[in-house]
Amino acid sequence: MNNNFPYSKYNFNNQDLLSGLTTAECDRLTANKEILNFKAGTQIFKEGTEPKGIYRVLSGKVKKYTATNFGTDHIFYICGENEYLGYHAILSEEEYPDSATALLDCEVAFIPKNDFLNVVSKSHLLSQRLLKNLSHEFGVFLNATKILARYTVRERTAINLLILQRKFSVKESLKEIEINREDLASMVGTAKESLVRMLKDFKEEKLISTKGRIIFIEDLEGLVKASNYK
Amino acid sequence: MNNNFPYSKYNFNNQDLLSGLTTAECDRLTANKEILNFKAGTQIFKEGTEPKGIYRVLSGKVKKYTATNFGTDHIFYICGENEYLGYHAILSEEEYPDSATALLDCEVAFIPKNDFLNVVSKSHLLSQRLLKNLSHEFGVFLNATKILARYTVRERTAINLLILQRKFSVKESLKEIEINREDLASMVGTAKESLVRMLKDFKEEKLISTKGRIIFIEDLEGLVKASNYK
DNA sequence: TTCTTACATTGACATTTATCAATTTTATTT
DNA sequence: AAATAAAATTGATAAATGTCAATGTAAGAA
Repeated sequence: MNNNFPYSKYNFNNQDLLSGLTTAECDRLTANKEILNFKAGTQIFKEGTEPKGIYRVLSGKVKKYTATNFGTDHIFYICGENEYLGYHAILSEEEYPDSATALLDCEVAFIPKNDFLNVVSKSHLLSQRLLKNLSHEFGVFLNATKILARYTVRERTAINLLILQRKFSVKESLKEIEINREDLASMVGTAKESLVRMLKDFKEEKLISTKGRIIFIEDLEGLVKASNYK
Repeated sequence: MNNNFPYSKYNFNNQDLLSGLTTAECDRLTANKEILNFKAGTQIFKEGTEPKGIYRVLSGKVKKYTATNFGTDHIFYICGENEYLGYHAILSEEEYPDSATALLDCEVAFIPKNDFLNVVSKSHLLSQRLLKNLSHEFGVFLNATKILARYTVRERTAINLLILQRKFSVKESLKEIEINREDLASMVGTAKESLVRMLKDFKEEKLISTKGRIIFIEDLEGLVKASNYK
């Protein structure tokens, strides 16, 4: 399970943003907290709308994506358990720059905007932690843009399989990924058919196998090699 | 000069990060400030090294980029006057995730790490402003990844010319860009020869003209159309 | 289960983009 | 200005990727 692929370069939240706050701060944060459930495929928030609060994923997976004006999406991140959604738009005082949709059934905690902003403005710990996290995200995005700008579809496919393997391995079987081909293609930044052909190549090279839409990672090191990461 | 291209989606610093501080805060920030000069082509800091402080561009242009392990760079941003460099790595407590090199001769103000961190930790205004700015940058990067993932070389070339036109228009002639083809290709995320061919197409379509390496924007609206932005 | 629908896969082909090797142009040095 | 070096451009071609249409397969509904 260990290998030399730098997962931290692909993860937004390495630490729990809201942990370690004082009881009073926690109380203020959670005073109006709501637990929400989203079925797979349901949109949580939509690009271009006004943010109402932040969300913490309690269980399930959420895809974050932006839409082009010509009908294709780009999925730039999959959020797993204990990751947060929607804080950027609130802090930047702008509309949501992206959309979020449940990839699997989700349980999510919702904290209204004002409760969040209130604690941010009063908690030194929280604002420092947000600064640290947002600055870390800068590096994650840099890495993402470099990969999109300079790596081939084959390399990007391998990279995304490695990321997903790690994302899905937390609570489930270590080596299986369930994602539809359209979404995976949208992460890689390619056409669905090109993605399917790349998976076929990887199958022939014994790097993966599939059963239905489920992808099994068979050779982690082989995928790392295919990703051209050093 | 006005058109409907959304430049703010491409700009990291929309406001001056350090303006409006109290005199005491300013004094503490600038206590050990140094003014540095970098000749075009000189590296200011290097990916993977430890950050020593932050930089403010007083004049000139700086390119920010990351390197792949196979020898190509990706230039993800050009910094102009009054923009800041290097604060991400300091706030994230990580190594520089990117490199910075003077694109034109530059004058730069350097503020040592500890002076910056000191004021950040004590100034509510500054930390709030940083939070706002870093969150805005999230949207800028989202836009960048979407464009790299989903737009063609032609579209990306048009987009980058529009960005550069705006970047270079602040103090200089409104419509000319001076950048070498390798760097422009690196921004677009394509090969130098492909970039040159795209410029040739744009010349034939009267969207631009060139004289030596200088590119003149002849038809801003035509470029917006070519960028496929809506 | 059977039907129905959505999704995954394949094939054929077009288009886009990259690569390598000249050649021409521009910038720099003497 | 002439010589030299660096950068830009072009041509020929290969390789990668996208598109459209068809077919196969799996999952959910009746």
